[in-house]
Amino acid sequence: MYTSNALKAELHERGWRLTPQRETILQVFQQLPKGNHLSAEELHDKLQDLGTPISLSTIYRTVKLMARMGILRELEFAEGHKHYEINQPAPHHHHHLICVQCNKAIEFRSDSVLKIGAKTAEKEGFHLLDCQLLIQAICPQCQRSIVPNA
Amino acid sequence: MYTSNALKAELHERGWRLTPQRETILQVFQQLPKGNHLSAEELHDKLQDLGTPISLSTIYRTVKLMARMGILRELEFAEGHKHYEINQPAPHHHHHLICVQCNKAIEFRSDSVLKIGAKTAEKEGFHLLDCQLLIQAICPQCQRSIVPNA
DNA sequence: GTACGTGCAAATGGTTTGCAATCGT
DNA sequence: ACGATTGCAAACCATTTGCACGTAC
Repeated sequence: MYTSNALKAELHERGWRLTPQRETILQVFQQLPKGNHLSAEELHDKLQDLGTPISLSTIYRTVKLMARMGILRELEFAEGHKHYEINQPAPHHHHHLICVQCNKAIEFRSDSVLKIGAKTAEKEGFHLLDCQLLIQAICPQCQRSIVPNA
Repeated sequence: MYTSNALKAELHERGWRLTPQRETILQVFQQLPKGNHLSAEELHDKLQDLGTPISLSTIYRTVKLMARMGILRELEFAEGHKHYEINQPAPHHHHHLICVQCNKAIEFRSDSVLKIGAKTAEKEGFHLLDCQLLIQAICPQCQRSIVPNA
């Protein structure tokens, strides 16, 4: 479990600061049920509800920062906005099968894919942050009903 | 090679039409050097240069349509805009290793990943369109110089 | 002839940014 | 005290959409 102190240390290492906002956002993601992910907008709403409102700008700045630090995963389906979730250590990374018509998403795991990702990054001297397989497909329900300009 | 006639047939199958614009856009993608991909904006410029201008709206509508038909692959790196390329038959699909700092991209292939993608889609009854492994990482050059709000 | 498709210009909507005030160190 | 960070509102920019005209069939 990634603690506030770890976050603080990592921020300091780079000359940055630990703020209540950053701490709160980290907590929200940690308490999120496994497999869940939030968009910036959803995180904003959730923080309202929790009684610790944080401005949208700060949310965008923070999730971007944490994604770059490798603390969050940035997920990009075909919906036009990004989702974020805690970046589990590699063995827990999961992948997505999504329907390009209705956006239905199915999560799955694959050790082989993770292994390939790790190996590829290593070979090129890159520091691995995240590794996601995105399968775009058409789900059974949508296979009979393609609409032109939806 | 996917011909104009094949496109025409597939469009008609769904009650749509083959227009000069759709035909031209297909040709441009087919003549694109292997591994290249274009954003909507880039395609727009290229069509200007070729002397067959097509409006941006039509371009957006067309690439979206073709991506849904499985003719184009929609690539989404972390740059904020999508890129498109011809959707090769499965064995030629490739994947991307990108640096989240400088956006440098490295392409690679992996039959195992494609196999896993195909199997997963099949198991769920989905009709596979595309399968991309996205590895987000930090390249050697950027590993020493992380900037906060770039 | 009848939808469908195109081009234009305007709207949309997620995300970013400038700036003054505030806060962490 | 200094520079990083926040919040607000305005700006951005890729993409979408309404509508009138044109065109594939």
